[in-house]
Amino acid sequence: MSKIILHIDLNAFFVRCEELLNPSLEGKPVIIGHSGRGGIVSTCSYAARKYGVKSGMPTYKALQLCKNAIMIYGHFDLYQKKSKEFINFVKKYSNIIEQASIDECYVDMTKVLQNEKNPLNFVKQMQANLLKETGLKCSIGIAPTKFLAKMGSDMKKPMGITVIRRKDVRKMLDPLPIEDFFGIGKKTSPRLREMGINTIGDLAKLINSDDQDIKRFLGKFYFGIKEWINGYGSDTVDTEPWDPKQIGHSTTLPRDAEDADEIKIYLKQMAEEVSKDAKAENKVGSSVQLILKDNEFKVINRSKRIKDKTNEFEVIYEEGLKLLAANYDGRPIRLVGITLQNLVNKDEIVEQLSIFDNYEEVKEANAVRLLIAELNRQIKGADFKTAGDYLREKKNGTH
DNA sequence: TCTGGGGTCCTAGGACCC
DNA sequence: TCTGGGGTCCTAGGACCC
Repeated sequence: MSKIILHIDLNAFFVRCEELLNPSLEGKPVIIGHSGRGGIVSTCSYAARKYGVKSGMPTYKALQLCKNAIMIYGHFDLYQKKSKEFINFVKKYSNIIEQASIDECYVDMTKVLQNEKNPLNFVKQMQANLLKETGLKCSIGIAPTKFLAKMGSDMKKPMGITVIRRKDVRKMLDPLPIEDFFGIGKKTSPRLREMGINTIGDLAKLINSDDQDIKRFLGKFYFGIKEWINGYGSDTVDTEPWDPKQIGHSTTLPRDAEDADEIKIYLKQMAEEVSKDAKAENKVGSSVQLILKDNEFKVINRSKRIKDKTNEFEVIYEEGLKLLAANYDGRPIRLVGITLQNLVNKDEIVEQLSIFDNYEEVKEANAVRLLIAELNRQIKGADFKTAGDYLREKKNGTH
């Protein structure tokens, strides 16, 4: 039996939070974003959108389009708090919930809605209750898969509800421009258009006719897209809480830096932030990545495995400095960032074999352990019984 | 027009081991 | 001494999303 998956997307979420803080903003053209160097629009109110302002647009451009716009830098703590309210609200209906970002989630409502006489009305009531209880507005997609629910929530904004049944997939998806397909972005869509694929329907026709060119072009994505576009694919709402795999910070410099000393100032600040956040999350990482973006927007990523998992500022910064020294060629740098990768929970680290001083020795000891086991099987009376014995003897010069 | 900062996942080549 | 093939880890880069 098909599941009933909801995708709930909060409308102009950051702006809505600001309106709740300051009701006089309601109905006005509000822009959330940084106005500094390279500042872009994070999100904006529907009134601002009427002037052509869009997410991702440079703020100076947005202010040209909409001269009386109200610029707000943004209160991120407030957004986090309202986001939690949103999730807690949804949990009252179903515990099978997956938070996809700060302002959207998937919910498995199969059990709740399967015996409901009028499920659409039920969801409408849910939407109204969210507004009443939290002040937040949302759009909802209802479908048998996560992909279709996501596509649905995007179709009517604000305060829309869109049902996509599997039998309606062709009718509802095919007319949409190819850019609307979740997962096809600004690099892939122009190439698809070059191939004569302008709508989701064009893509579906090619895929379902077993066209080999499109199969080759899409690579591994082909099989997933084939399911999605025909109304199949994942309907499993992942209830695991978010568990970061990397924590990073980056910043665009007030002006391009042209020497390593200047870069180090920002690198240090970013490393401090990373350490602070990693400690707050109780995470330690075993790889440090340096990110530099030059004045031509070329991004250079350099990462290095480190010996011991850490979240200490000194170690992170030190590794960043090493990567900088090894890779910086003196060109003007626009952005500096550092990321701690391969994160694990601090308490989950298996205690290191403390008698070994470093990783090489651990590796060597493991190899030796296997050898000893084999020797013990074959010969009686071996000189040493464990890898530790071997290393100790080696250190003492007796081996 | 001129492009932030936070992430995730995928690919591909080379090193290394068996 | 030269050889194959498979698996895993590391690293760099790219696409995408909000």
